[in-house]
Amino acid sequence: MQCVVATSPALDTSQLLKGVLDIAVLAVVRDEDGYGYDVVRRLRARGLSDVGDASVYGTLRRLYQSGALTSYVVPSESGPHRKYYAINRVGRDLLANSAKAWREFSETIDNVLAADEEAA
Amino acid sequence: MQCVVATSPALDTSQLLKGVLDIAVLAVVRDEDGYGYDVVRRLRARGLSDVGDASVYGTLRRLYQSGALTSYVVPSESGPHRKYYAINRVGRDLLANSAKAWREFSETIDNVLAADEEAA
DNA sequence: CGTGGTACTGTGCAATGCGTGGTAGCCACC
DNA sequence: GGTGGCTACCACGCATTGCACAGTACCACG
Repeated sequence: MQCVVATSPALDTSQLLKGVLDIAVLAVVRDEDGYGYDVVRRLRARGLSDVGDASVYGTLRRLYQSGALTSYVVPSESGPHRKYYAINRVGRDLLANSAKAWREFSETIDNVLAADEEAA
Repeated sequence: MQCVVATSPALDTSQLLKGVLDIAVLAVVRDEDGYGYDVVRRLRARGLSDVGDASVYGTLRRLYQSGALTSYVVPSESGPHRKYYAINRVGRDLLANSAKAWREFSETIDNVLAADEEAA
């Protein structure tokens, strides 16, 4: 019988994040220095509600290793230490370029979808 | 001294495509039945200028296997045979849902970036 | 017969988000 | 004191997916 409910297979929002998480993290950190746990919260608050914490930590490390972020540790009196990340020139440039690329890309996709709807 | 030229490291447009290529292919095929080689051309014509052909063929096969596309082969008098793909109900639904998800997602990202610029 | 364009396929790689589980400090509550 | 919960970070392994590359095949033109 198997009347599988899934007419609309939950589409992988996670795949859409690929390559964009970097930009989002950079943007959030540019606002204000932030530590991992908090960056996750900020991203979620801004709409990326189901971003995984491991993804963010990984991204922060990657950005740090690529020289886009600097880092310093602040011991907290009420809890574990916090590893803050701050954006620097490289990160700012990267963000600017990435944001531009993102806009061009998303416009392109919008066009592809729009062209479709016209013809539909 | 190392004044490395790469202030703007070519950012991975390919990563941005992740998960979106499906939508784009669906949209293009929805316009009109198409075979791989031609879908590639159409996508490139619409702005996805550097999409790899292997990616498109792979996507078509994936969509076909997931039941979103049907397929029929048309022998060509002038050249190799052509494997046409056509969208069906499942594909249409998938496209509709995916397009919606895309719009929401891209808005979210735009917001994240915009919030950044405000605060900058 | 070689070159070039068309058309499709298979293999292996690399990037990246995510789930899971682990470590650790602090606090409140029973 | 033990338990649970919140904060905070990290490492491991997996799955997805776009891509480069190589290979096959067909045709036309010179």
